[in-house]
Amino acid sequence: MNIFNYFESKFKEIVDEMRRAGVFPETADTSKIVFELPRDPSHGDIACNAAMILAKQVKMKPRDLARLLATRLNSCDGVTTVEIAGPGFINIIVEPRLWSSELRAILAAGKSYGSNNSGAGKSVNIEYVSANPTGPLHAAHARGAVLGDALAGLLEFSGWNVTREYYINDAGGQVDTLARSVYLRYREALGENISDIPPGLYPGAYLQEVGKALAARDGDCYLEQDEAKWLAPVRIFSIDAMMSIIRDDLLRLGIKMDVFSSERLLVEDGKVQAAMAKLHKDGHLYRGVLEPPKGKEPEDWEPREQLLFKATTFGDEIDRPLQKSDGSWTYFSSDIAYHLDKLERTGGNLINIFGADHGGYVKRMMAVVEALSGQKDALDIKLCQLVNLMENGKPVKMSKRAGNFVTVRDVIDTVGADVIRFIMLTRRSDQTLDFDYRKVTEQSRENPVFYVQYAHARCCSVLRQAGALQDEVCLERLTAPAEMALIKLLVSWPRIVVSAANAHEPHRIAFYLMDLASTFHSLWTAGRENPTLRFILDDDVDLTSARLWLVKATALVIRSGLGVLAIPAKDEM
RNA sequence: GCGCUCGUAGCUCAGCUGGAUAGAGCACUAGACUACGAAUCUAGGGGUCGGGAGUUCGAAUCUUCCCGAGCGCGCCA
Repeated sequence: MNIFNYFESKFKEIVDEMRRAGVFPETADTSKIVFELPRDPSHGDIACNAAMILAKQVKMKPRDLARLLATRLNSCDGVTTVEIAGPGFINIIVEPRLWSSELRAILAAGKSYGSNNSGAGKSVNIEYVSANPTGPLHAAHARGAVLGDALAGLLEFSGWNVTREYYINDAGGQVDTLARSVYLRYREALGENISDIPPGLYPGAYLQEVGKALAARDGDCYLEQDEAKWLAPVRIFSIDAMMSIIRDDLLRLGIKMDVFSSERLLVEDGKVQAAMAKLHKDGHLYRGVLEPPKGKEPEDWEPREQLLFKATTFGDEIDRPLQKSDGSWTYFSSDIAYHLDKLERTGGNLINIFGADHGGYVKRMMAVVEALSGQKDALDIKLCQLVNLMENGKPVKMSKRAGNFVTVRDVIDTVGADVIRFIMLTRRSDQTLDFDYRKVTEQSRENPVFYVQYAHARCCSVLRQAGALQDEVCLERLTAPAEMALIKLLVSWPRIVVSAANAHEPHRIAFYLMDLASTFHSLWTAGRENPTLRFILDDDVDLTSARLWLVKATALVIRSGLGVLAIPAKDEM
C-alpha cells in the first residue's frame, strides 16, 4: 500500500472513532485534509493539515486538536514520532522500513508504477488539433496537438478509456476556397500559365502536387465545366489530399487519432436539424434580434431577426445565432450537432483543446453542452496559448499571406518529435511559449529533454557496470539525505500522476521529470565528491546492492514518466 | 466599451486547486574531472508575488476595484 494511502486510511479510522465518541460531529468535512511530503525536511517525513481544517468544525483550537490527533497517529504501526508545528501542522517521522517498502513497490510494479485506476474505465473523449483541412499543420498547431495527446496518455495511465478525436471542418467556405485554389493548380498542371495567385485563394506551393494528382487521376474533364459542376468533386479530392498530409504530420509527431469526424457528414446526415430539434424541445431556442456589440459598432450592422440559442441562460454574455442570412447553418450550429454526437457516444466527459484565438468561443460551447447534457461539467475546454518560434533568441518571421509559414514537418525535421513533445509541455498551457529551435538541440541543461534522457542513460550506465542485480537486498541501508530525497521524490510519482490527470495538466509530468533528473544528477555528483556515496562500492556488497536497486527504480520512474508523454527513454546518449 | 487568458528574482518560468521561511533554470561570482558518463554538480547574492481593499488560524492562490499585456467580440471556421 502506498504510504500516503496508508496514513489516509489510518486517519479515517481515527475520525470514525472520534465521531462515535461524539468528539467530532457527524457532518465533519474531511475532504480538504491531505498527507503530503513537506518541502522542508525538518518538518518530518509526512505532514498533515487536519487540525487546521477541522478546528472550526470541531470547535477546538488547532494546536489542541493537533495534540489529540497526534497521540492517535503516534500509535500507528511504522510511526517513529509525531510533532506539532506552526499553527497546527502534524509532522510525522516514520521508520525507514516504510520508505524501503515503497521502493520495493516501485520495483515490483516496474514501468506501470504510477498508473492508477482513478478513471475506473470510464470513457473520455479528447478532441484536439482539428485544424482546417486547407494545408499542412503549421508549427503553432504542434502545441495543441502535443497537449491533447499527452493528456490522452496521462488519462489512459489513470484508468480512463480515452478516445482521441479530430474534427474535420470540411463544410464551410474555407474548403470551397481550397477547391478553387487546387483547381487553379490543376489548370497549371495541364500546361496553363496561371501567373500570380489571385487574392483570396491559398497560395501555398504544396497545392501544386495536389493539382498534378488531380490532373493525373481525372484528366482534363473539368477544364470546360462550370464551377458548379467541378467544385464538389475537386473539393472532395482536395480535402482527402489535405487530410492525408495532416495525418502524416501527426504520425510523425507520434499522434494517432482514433476517430476523424467530418462536419460535412454531420450536416448531410441531418444531425444539425436533430440537435436543433432537441434544443427547441427543451425551450432553448427563439427567434429574435441581437443588440450590436457596445463600443465597437460594425459599419455594416443591420438589426436582423434570426434563430438564436439562449446561451445567456447558461452564463454566456449574449444569445448566439445559429443560421446565416442565407439560411444555412453557422459553424456554431454544426459544432452543436457534433458535441451532441460526442455526448451520445461517450455519455459525457468531453475535453476540447482550443487555440487561444478561440477563447471567445468557450462560453457558448460550455453553455450549449450544459443545455444538451444537463450537466455542468460534461465539457472541459483547455485553451492553449501561442507559440513564438525563435531562432537564437530572434523571432522567426512568418507571413501567412505569402504562404511561407513554418510547418510542423519543418520543425520535426530540425529538432525531432521527442524534443517537440517535451518542450511544448515545459509551460502551463495557458502561458505563451517561446520555442527556440536552436537552443533545444543543444546537449546541455538548456535542453530539458536531453537533461532527462541523460539521467536515464546514466542510470543504465551504472547498471551496466554493475552487472546482475542481487535479489535479496536490505534497502534499509539507504539512509543518506541525498538518497532519501530521491526516494521520496520517486514515491510521490503516483500522486503527481493523479493530480495532473485530475487537473488535466500534463505539463506537471514534464516538470516532475526535470525535478527527478536533477535530484538524480545531484546524487550522482555527491558520489564524486564523497566516495562513500558512490553507487558501486568495492568494500560493501550489500549497500551497493541497495543503491543499485535505487538506481533501477529511478530509471523505471523516468521511463514511466516519459512513457506517459509518449517519449522513448534512451539507454545511451 | 464588454468578455476571456495572464502579470511571481535582471531574463525565462514552476508553485501539487488555501498551508509553514515563495522555488528552479539562465545570467553573474566562487568552486568540483587520476573518477559509476563533468553532456554533470556544489555554494553565494538577487522578491512590496503588478497595486489597493476584503474573506480567515493562514492568500501568489479565493472575492472586488484599479494599472498593464495578449486574444476575441452577428451571417469566418
